[in-house]
Amino acid sequence: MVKRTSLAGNECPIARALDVFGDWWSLLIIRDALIGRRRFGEFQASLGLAKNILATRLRSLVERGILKMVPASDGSAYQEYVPTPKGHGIFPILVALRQWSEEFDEDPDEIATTLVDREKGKPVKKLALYSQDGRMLSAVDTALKFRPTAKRTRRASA
Amino acid sequence: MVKRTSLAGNECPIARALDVFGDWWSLLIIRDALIGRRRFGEFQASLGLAKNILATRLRSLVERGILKMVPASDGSAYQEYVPTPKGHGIFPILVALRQWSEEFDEDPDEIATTLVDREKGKPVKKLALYSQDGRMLSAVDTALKFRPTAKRTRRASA
DNA sequence: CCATTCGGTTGCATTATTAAACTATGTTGC
DNA sequence: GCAACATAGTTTAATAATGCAACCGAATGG
Repeated sequence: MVKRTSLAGNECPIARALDVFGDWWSLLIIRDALIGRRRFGEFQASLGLAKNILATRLRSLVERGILKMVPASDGSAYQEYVPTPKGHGIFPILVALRQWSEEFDEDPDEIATTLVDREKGKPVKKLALYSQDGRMLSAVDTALKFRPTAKRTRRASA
Repeated sequence: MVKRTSLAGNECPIARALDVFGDWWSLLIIRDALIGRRRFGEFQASLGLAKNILATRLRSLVERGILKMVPASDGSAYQEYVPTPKGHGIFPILVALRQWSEEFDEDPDEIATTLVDREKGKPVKKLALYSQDGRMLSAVDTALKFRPTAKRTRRASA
């Protein structure tokens, strides 16, 4: 009854996303999945989290359509966890998180990797937000507009 | 000793960002702060979280340089929490989360708001990743390159 | 076969979250 | 100036989530 308050059904799309993968480990599991890790043991070794936690997270991510289970690619009887299109859609979020650390981290020397374009090997550009007519937008150039069609549910939120 | 494993000192910039605001509430507090909410009571009313949790989160976000406390703008003796530049830098992450929900949510009708450019009132474009020479990149067009200068710390991670 | 790896589950201790009550200032109406 | 209320928290106690280690069955490897 006093369980962690769910963000599902919230009107804010940010809260809705966090409801799916806003916990301590899910995004890191998704990160691993997007760079090609797919076996239970791979995730566990890479992340160093408890196996029961990993099991519940993987189950949740499969339930919510971020990952899917497929027969192992090496012909063994085991299963693999691979990202769905919905899972691949999380890539820009990971890029945004990465770029924030690259720009604002106190100890950038501790960051081990750079995201580069595979073809040229050069660092990618910063993600940027544009208007439909091509102007680059910062936060103050934007506003939130209420959608008239939205069926209200719980909290106003944003 | 068995406390939640810290992600600080991790080599992965994504993990480092999550160490700062990767919990259940911080990003929502930051979202609120970026749309102009600044008083303790405003956050509490908007988010509906327990006041002790809000207090610890605000303290943490101030410590980590995401928010800063300033005298209240209305001349009262109270304080306000306002985003620092480091806090404003989180905006693209929120946009990425929003756009993911807009694209993949099962119940998009429950989403109350759209992000528009203030000048024209039109929805913003999708965040996109570009190479330095202007090619649009998807996840498979990118790679992770190890930075030779990085001083290794703990886990390989990514 | 037999030992080992893989992919979990179970039980227990610790930590985090929650709601509610309480407190200390600050503000407002009179 | 003072009672009443608002603000911004802290404290307390209950419940839920997390972490760790031990276990377990199926799959694999030799």
